[in-house]
Amino acid sequence: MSTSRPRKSPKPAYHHGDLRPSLIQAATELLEQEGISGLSLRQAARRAGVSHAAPYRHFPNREALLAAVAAQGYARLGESLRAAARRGSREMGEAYVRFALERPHLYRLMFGGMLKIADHPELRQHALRAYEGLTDAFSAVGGERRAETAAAAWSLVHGLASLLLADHFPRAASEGRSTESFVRAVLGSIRFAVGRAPQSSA
Amino acid sequence: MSTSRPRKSPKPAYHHGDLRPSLIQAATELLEQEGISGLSLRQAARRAGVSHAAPYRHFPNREALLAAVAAQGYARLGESLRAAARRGSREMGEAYVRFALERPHLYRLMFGGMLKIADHPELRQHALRAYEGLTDAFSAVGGERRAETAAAAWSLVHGLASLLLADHFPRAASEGRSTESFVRAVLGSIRFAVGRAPQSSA
DNA sequence: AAGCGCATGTTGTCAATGTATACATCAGCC
DNA sequence: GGCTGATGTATACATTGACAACATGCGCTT
Repeated sequence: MSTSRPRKSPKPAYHHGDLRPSLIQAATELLEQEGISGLSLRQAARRAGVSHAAPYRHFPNREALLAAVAAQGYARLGESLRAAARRGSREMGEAYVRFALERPHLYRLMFGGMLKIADHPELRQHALRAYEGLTDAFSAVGGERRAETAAAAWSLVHGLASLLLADHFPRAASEGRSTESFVRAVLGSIRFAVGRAPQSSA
Repeated sequence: MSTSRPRKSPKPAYHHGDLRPSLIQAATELLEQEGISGLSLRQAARRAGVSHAAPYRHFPNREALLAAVAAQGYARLGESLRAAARRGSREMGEAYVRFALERPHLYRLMFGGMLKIADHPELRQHALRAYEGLTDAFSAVGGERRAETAAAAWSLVHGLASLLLADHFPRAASEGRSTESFVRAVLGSIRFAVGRAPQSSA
């Protein structure tokens, strides 16, 4: 699992050869292990086996590296949502929350607001695409109000994921019931105004 | 508006005399002006007119100062919510979003997840109290499911505020319509499952 | 095949920051 | 009057983001 360029000789190649993706990978791992504040350019460089200034050949600053990691996160979120969408919009909501709970640090990086989305075009691109997955699933629901309905749905799942991550539902989530069932109950307590409710249970 | 202890003589008093609240105040101002990353212990100390190590007499580390600022934020949020609650739950939702949009950095500090709420008892205290404002307003709504309904309501308004702050609704919010009306439309597109819907419009 | 240019890495450096330790000052109590 | 603890200062250190000057070597041109 070496991160250096495919190269047989043990001589430490002066040029890494594949540094940009290696840095993103290293940063992603560091993010999961150390959290956002523990994710430094220099640590990522160390982990990729290059000098502390090498990353600046690929990213103008630390924020740009974070943005690349976040963009990859949006891509993965989008895939998860599209995969779950085939099983219904409720499944999609649960998949969304699950994604956040399984990768807390990544999710915080994506939505914590420390990245100004307007400053990173690729970020916006991937984020919009992930959002489209949600919008599509609500095409059938709120005719004229499709946009608002989709926004409400996204707000709901994002808010729930975010508050769960921040540990803002201490009793409710842990008092004898699993987080999963709590999520289902919360999502199930909502109806959308226009069109038939996508959820089926009471 | 000197931040030093009430003292007539121009001699620079060795002891500040009221440092802890002064630091919180300085930090709050810095937060609004520079954002979270620009809020350093040393800057806060400078602004309060003390040496850079002085804050450690009142806060064990930087995070503790941030927690104190956030706790004060929860207190203010709670007040806003309780004030708005008298005019209906819909007003409360709008007040919540307004609070976030008016103090973006403070709100990010409170809910961005960089503060582990379990590590700061006072934080948990104030946060719970703010949440109670929301819960109370939904007592009438979902009998057995009161908790879930309140959680859904909080998730909705928090998610909406958070996504708006992160600029995730670029077109929807700005395309000819005001943010306020967008917020109203989104909040209005939701019904709560049990009991009468608190909102009145279609 | 020679050599040259530019992308990519390295070394060295700087200022800012969080944090720890030892010391200074002052208020209140004996 | 002097001690003691709380509060602030001075100093020191490691880490970090960022920049500049220099090194390397891939690949293209000739």
